[in-house]
Amino acid sequence: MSPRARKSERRTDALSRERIIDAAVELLDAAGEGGLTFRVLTERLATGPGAIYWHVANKGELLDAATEAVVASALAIGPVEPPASPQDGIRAVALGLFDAIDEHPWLAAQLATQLSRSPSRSVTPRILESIGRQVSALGVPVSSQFTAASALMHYILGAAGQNAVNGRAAGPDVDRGEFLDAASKAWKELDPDDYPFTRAVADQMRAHDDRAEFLAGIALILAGITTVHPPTA
Amino acid sequence: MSPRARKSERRTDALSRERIIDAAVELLDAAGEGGLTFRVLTERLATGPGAIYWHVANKGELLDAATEAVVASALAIGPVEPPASPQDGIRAVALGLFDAIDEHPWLAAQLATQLSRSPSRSVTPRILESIGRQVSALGVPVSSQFTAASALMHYILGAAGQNAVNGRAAGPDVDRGEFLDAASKAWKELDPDDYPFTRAVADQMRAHDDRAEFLAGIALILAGITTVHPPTA
DNA sequence: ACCTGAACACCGTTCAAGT
DNA sequence: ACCTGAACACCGTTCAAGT
Repeated sequence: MSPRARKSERRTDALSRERIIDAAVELLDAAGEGGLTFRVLTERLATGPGAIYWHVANKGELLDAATEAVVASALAIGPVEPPASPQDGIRAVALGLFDAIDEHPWLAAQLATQLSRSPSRSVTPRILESIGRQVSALGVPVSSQFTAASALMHYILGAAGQNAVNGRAAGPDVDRGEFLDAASKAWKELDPDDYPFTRAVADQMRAHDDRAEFLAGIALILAGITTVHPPTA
Repeated sequence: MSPRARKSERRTDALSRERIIDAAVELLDAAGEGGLTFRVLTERLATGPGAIYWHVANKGELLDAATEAVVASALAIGPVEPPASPQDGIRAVALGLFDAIDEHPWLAAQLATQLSRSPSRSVTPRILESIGRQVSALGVPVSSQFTAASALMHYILGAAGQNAVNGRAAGPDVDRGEFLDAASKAWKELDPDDYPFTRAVADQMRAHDDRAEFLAGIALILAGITTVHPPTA
């Protein structure tokens, strides 16, 4: 019963890097990047700023750590059991990231900007690895694997990022349907001479299903990969 | 010679929304998003903050305006003469944005985050229009044009954004070659069990040419589009 | 109509001091 | 080793006042 004897018990109220990161993710989820503040973080954790700086170098590192934690858990979901096909594997990875960004919209800016800010501790290798293994299994020649995997990764980050914006468009209180209606309407009111295409697809934009559209883009790239690099089976 | 008589002359020292935006772009180019401050902006323009707020609602609007200005000029370069083929047109648009983000790295985060923040005044339609026209010329059926154009746009934004990070990685004083060397080295030191793919492509990553790699991704997507939607010629 | 500049609330970060 | 909390420099924004 001495303090030393129950070393393995959790001191639930102790501050730790992990608890700080968890709280940071919560704040980011609740109010976006602007919602993560050392003031509210200290309040939430019932400490002073100095305590946080003991565990974390600065706000940038905290954001990186939060990003890494969320991405890691997003990519850990799929690979528990091997996919039926490389294509399925790629779709699983893609949807994992898509859903993560949908749940944590602040991830979009984070991934677009901080990615590989520093070579190590970056989240890029983790994503590239998950995609690359499937690309390799697809039979793409080694010399083209980096290109193919990168293309998929860039599409995923670009698309999911875009979607995060559509999701929480102008604050959490704006309905998604209303937002798409407004956007579609705005597109239709563009100058016919300058924007013939955009006006023409305004209806498709309003009617589209995010996930399906996202997967259709993946399918397009997969078709390109297998066309340029036909399986040698 | 009365003030009214030379109404058409430029008062070069007068403040205007345009001059503010120009100065903002300069500051962003010089020091990234952190470099754009109302303090240094007022100093540069020799005014007070109130003067700027007279022309611009807030910092967000200023960032949007800067983004719009840069994107507009980037997309205006290509379409002067019609491209030899739709594929060439798509490559021109893609490279225009790629180069713009390369020149103005802060654009990456801006495009990833602010894109279509508000339906109107957004820069999305401008990009989608430029791509969509070429997709339409490619013979893609109307019902799939939005999907194809979106896929291209998402890839372009994702890839160019990633590239912006690689370009100015850890500050302007870090050499690009050094950075790639360090990243490649770090990739090779990853755990062999967890990162077989990333380790295997570390050399390709270091050796790759950004523009060529970017265009190879475009080629992959174009191949996918023409495979899924073969021209009816 | 357009600009000035002091003032406000808030931010990330530091650091001497405690335990 | 870990935490406290006052303090610092800086930020975006406002607004009464000038012209």
